[in-house]
Amino acid sequence: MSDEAWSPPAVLLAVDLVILTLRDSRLSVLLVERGIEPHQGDPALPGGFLQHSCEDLRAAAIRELNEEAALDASRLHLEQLGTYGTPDRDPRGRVVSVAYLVIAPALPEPIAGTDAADASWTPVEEILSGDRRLAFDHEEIVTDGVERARNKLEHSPLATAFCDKTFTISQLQQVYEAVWGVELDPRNFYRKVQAVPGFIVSAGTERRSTRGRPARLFRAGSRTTLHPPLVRPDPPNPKEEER
Amino acid sequence: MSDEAWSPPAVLLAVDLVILTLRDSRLSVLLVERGIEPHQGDPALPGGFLQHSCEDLRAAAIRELNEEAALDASRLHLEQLGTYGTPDRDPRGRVVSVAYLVIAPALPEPIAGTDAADASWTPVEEILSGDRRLAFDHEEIVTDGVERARNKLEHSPLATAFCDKTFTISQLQQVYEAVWGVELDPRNFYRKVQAVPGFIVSAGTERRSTRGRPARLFRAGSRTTLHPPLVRPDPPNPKEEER
DNA sequence: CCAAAAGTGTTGCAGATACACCCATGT
DNA sequence: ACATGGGTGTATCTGCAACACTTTTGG
Repeated sequence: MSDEAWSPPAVLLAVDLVILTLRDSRLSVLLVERGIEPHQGDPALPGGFLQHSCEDLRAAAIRELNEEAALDASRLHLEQLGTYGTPDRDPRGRVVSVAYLVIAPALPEPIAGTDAADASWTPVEEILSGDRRLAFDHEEIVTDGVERARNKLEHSPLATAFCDKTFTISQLQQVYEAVWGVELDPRNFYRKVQAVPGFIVSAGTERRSTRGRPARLFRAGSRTTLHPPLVRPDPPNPKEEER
Repeated sequence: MSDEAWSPPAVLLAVDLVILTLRDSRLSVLLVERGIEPHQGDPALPGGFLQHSCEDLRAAAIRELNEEAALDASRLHLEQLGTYGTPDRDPRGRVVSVAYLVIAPALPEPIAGTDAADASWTPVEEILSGDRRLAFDHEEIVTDGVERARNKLEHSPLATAFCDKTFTISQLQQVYEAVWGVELDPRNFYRKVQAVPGFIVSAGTERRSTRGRPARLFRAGSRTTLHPPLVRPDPPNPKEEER
């Protein structure tokens, strides 16, 4: 089982980014058009290889965020999503990819920027439904990222990462509605989020002008876990099963 | 930013295992004593390098499970936990490690087996409290694994992976009590788990003999998510915080 | 004044806790 | 008989969904 002189095989390590945001009330992910083979011309997640052999994984994710999406990592939520290493996932050879999940507030327009003038926001629904195919195993990675985001809304203040530094409660509600794909009662939502200590904190007495009564502004609080959680309503039919 | 002839750096890829089980009502993790430098003689997680450059990650985890722990992967719960790639985590050079979480039912004794006659179960409390130091960043990996297990008990049937193929409800309760470190009311627990469709299904009318009334036996059901969830009681003081 | 959005009060129901109680077996 | 653990019934508590209602703004 163990040879005398054996040395472990090396692999190429890549970092891919699932960058989620809200664009006109729809959960969207940033895609870039691949400029080179393989999968040239296909939409794919932003990402790339480790730059040098001692680059930290998270640092590499932050670097790609700047290069490919022209986004500033400080201010954004960034967490490791998972590692994808099926042997045949890249035709060039053995490439193992560490995926990161990034949550960004709504931004002006695509992204005037650097490497990726071809970057574009795509509603995740198009990908989850299979209408739009991505390069490599990136569809699976997006699916996992969306799933992670949906679950974390319940137990963490992740939703605030979709908002600007200050936000109204109804803006926060729109995040939950878009990510979960449900409708919520604004009156109950209003009290529910305020009942969670440390979730949101009042941000002065400022007001923004729309039609109707002006709303109070809030900032994200310091809490990292939500007690009690914001429970997601059962969507369809949780029928009785085997016992 | 992009050189003409540049090729991405290769790294060494390892797989580490956090194998959790219950031993006399305590949540425990399998550790092996390192036989070689670095950290020779220190306790560490079972694991090792990818064997050949096209070995699948999950397959490598299963192989290590056999070699180092003499455990049969079919029958055990195994899921990816996370990837640890701090540049200086291994003094031999750049090693990135993909950690897997394994849940095993209580087993006879340490592990008569192969490579690892020196394998031993250690209560996780000794590690979380900092009393026992592990090689590399393995303390962090164990912490993350325990955290993952604690959270998944609420929303998935993970607890059944700690039990034998058939089990009584009070055995299942002991899993929750040991992993969460709380006490639960057996009568309410009894009905709560039965109220979740597809969580556990009755396994014949068999009975096991102890003192007291014999209990019914159950098997794990087909459900992968629990509706409603088994909520963990608040442990300490969720005091009011900033608003 | 009216429409629209923010914010408050109240009620009824569902699920959970706490605990009294009954059941089946070993010694 | 009685100790021990399995299992059931039920009163009470609590949180939440539902929705009527008030407040504050723009047009």
